[in-house]
Amino acid sequence: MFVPPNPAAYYETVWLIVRQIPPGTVSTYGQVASMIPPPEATTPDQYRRLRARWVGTALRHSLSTDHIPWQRVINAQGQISFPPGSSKAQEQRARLESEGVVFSQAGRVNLRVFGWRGPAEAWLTEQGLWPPLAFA
DNA sequence: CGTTTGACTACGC
DNA sequence: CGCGTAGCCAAAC
Repeated sequence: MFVPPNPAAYYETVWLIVRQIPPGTVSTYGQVASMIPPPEATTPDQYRRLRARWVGTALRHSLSTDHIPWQRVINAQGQISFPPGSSKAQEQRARLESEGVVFSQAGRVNLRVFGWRGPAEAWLTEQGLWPPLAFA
């Protein structure tokens, strides 16, 4: 079972997963978190709540690195998590719209339509991740 | 080295 | 729907 030995490794795993998100689709912090198995046995739901913030932290650290489609990760409510009107929020929205993602008048993305289904089970297995969590 | 701050989420009203 | 709340924990201060 995959266990992040340290925060840096955890971030690497987050980036690895985020790079799998296809253009024109979006994922959520919680969904990404749910694909990274916890050391202890918790339910995917518990784990999502526990670690979603780590995903945000990992993406923040990725901004300087680039090469990572950070714009494709939004919150569970389908909204951009940067402060509305901030330059980062505008950049994220612009990037997503250029990929074909549509925002409602309220500034939300319909996850039923644009939500990423997740990576193939085989891919998760290859990465040493715990398949059951990703689809729970 | 203690305190505050987040790119979070589920839940109750 | 929107708003407040508790739980979280690495980072930043």
